[in-house]
Amino acid sequence: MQTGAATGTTKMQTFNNSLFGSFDDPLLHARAAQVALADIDVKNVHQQLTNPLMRPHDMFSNYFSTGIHDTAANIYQGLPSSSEQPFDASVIVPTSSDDQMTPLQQVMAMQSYGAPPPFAQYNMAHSFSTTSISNPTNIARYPIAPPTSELETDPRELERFAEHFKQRRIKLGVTQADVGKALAHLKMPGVGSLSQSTICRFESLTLSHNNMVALKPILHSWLEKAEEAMKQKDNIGDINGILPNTDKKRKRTSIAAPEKRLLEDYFKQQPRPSGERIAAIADRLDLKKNVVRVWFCNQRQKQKRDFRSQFRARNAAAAVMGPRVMPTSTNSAVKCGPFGAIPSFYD
DNA sequence: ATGCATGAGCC
DNA sequence: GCTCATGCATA
Repeated sequence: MQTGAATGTTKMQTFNNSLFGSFDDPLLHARAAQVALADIDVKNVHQQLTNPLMRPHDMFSNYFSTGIHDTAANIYQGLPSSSEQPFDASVIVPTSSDDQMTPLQQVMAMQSYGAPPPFAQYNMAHSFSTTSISNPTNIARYPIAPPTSELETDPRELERFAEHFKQRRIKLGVTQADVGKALAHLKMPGVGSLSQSTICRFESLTLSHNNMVALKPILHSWLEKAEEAMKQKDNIGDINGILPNTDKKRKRTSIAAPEKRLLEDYFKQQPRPSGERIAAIADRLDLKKNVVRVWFCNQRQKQKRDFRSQFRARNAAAAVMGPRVMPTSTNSAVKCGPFGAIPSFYD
């Protein structure tokens, strides 16, 4: 499936370098973010993140609850615009590994800058207008996710943006991997690099809702810069050295089809097996217990995405067929919220 | 694009 | 040991 665009150097690399390397020193940002994290009330932040309303059990069903979007992740909203910074489209290679914190954790280290501007038509010139940071009293208010505008968390909006983002990225000739690395060069506090996987999942809407909401402003910001850089693309920067890859690679377990089928059967019977049951299954399938445990974890994560996927498909179909009638009794997904059917859901 | 893995925070 | 965000490795 490797589309060739996913990793490594491509013919676009040289051009890409001019696009990506120009934002700032990622190491400095990582540092700053860490310091910021140390300074904040982590407990409170986490309470936001783990608000019972949006906790585990199911982001899907919880999605419809009110207020669940006021999570720490949402403080991405209204980030200061990076576009006002002089844009040096000269060089630098996307460096990686400057993250001690995950992006989401980094988000938690960020401050709120007040309500975000609307996201009209993806006019890149407006996304994070400086007006969003013009209120100094809002800075450093923490923890607080400003009441998020519905626009920012609207699944349909996220869906639209993801599609828009993907199309523009491709138009720009930029790979998912490069976008991920470039993020570290953005002038966004607490924002580090992301992997190709994550960019891919964002575009394909296979992240959780909260994750989508958190990442959207960041990717939007990058896109804004990339578009800008594209306009003044004359200086194709230098080629950066390829660093020797001396790290030992992680080995990935591969579960054979027969075993996988059995695991799926077990999963249908009991998606949350006890430790004992896991051990028994592991024993029977001749797999390590931990492998089985992780498989179930991942399967549950996957299932949530699949639920949303089905939900969306159903509503998409319903949309084509015109005004929907009352959901049938079998159409359970449609019934899971105060809003009834929402004709859209990412993933 | 996706399967398996890791680590943080929580219970 | 769970969820969730995220990454590495690979089909």
